[in-house]
Amino acid sequence: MMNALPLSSVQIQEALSRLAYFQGWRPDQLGRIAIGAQLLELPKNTTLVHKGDILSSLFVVISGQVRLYIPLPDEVERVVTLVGQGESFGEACLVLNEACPVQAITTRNSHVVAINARAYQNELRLEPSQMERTLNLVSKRLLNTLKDMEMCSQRSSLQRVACFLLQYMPEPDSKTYEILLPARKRDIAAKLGLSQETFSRVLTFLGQQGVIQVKGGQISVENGHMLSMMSPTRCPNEAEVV
Amino acid sequence: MMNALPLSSVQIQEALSRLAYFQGWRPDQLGRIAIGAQLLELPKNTTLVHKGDILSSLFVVISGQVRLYIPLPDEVERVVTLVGQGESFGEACLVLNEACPVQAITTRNSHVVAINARAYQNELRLEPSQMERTLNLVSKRLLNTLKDMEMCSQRSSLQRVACFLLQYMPEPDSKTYEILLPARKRDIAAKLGLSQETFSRVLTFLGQQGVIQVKGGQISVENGHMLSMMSPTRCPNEAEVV
DNA sequence: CGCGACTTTGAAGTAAATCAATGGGCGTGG
DNA sequence: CCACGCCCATTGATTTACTTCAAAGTCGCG
Repeated sequence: MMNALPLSSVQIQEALSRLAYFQGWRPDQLGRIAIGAQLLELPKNTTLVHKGDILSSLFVVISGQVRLYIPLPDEVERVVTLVGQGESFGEACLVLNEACPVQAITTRNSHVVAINARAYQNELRLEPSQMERTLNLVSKRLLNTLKDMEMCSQRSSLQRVACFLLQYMPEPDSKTYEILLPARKRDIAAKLGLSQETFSRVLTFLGQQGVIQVKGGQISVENGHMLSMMSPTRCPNEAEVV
Repeated sequence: MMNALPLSSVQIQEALSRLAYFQGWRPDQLGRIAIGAQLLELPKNTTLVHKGDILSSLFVVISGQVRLYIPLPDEVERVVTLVGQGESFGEACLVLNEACPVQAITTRNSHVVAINARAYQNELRLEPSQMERTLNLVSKRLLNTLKDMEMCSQRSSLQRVACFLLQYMPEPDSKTYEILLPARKRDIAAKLGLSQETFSRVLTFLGQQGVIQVKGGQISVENGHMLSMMSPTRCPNEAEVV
């Protein structure tokens, strides 16, 4: 099912060097990383990692997309992230050598580079600048996860969806803008902690209100201000109580 | 309201050197960190950081406790973490120089060291080993946050509470063990994404079932196995569908 | 002993999940 | 090129678990 393309480590190195993820790495570093790295060709719906696995690789998505999620009862999922082209996952687990807290599966036919965990760990230790990059990356991921948490903590489905749509606002207070949903609506819903039915209903409602316009996975926000009104992203207005 | 104790940087350094957080730091490093560091004496319910602030310090809790939370409408909170004695917060924000995604407030009279952001950042850059420690720390925090997310994604309140109680299990499959709740029940509830009423009702229910026994903030788990049954912490049982 | 903060308990209302069936888009194959 | 089938989204009807509101009860502390 999952297929390792038969590339020499030189070819892999060549491929890696073109990835944004590896910009700033020296050839000798890339060379060491490339050894034991594999370029995987994965059909849609291939499970890359099971929840609880100890990772033996770092994964970088070359093409396609990988969905990270927490499995819940009754085939229900809680989507954590959609890992797109040029993005990676697994750093935190590898650093700590801990079990992976999520399941990873391709959402479509994809190409993924699997980098040997040891090689990666060694390289980090050898090169402080990569350590720093990784710290930045993991920090970003933590902050993103907190943003998601905030989104999911909104009580009403309307607020959650508004929050979600506002994330894509290109600049503060834009009136109108376009969004191309990065995945199936059911997966977006699962990221918002909603059922796909509820998500659909909210989109319909927002459409009726003239706040957005929906054409498949293409959403155009017609009234960004209205959206902001709906999402009580609470800013600092606290009276210090004595 | 918040009070900086008038300590010399030598005294601060002395204090820092006794913290677990700074074990492994050399005296010269501590010395540099101590300059511009402050030991704060904070009454209960003192806000240390507002959501959206750019942090000018790293915070280490010496005594007491700090609650990190996302403010929601109607004075409702979503608790992210309870930072206890010897723990810290702010690393990820400082590394990225980004706005703080949470509000920080003391849950009781506390002592907190505020370490100058610049000093901290410089020290990280100077010393790869500290960079590595920080990477480990932030990674742990990311994984913890994902664990919380998993807990909160459980559909029923019963499952969420079971999940929560199971976290404190000292070793896998313990039958009985004791828990001292680290905060007010309302804050625990807010961490589970539940109202305090629901949390209370679930605890009562579990008490009636003989699964736990509750005495104030002291909970003794009588039947860990039952708890596990209730929490569908889904493990890998997936048939690869063709 | 009495006050304030926190929790518990009860009753009612509601939003979202669930169940079920229809509808639309797209690729495959005839 | 059309037709079928599959996957995904939508829509409707129903149920239920949780929030909310309100009030009483506990605990610790001055």
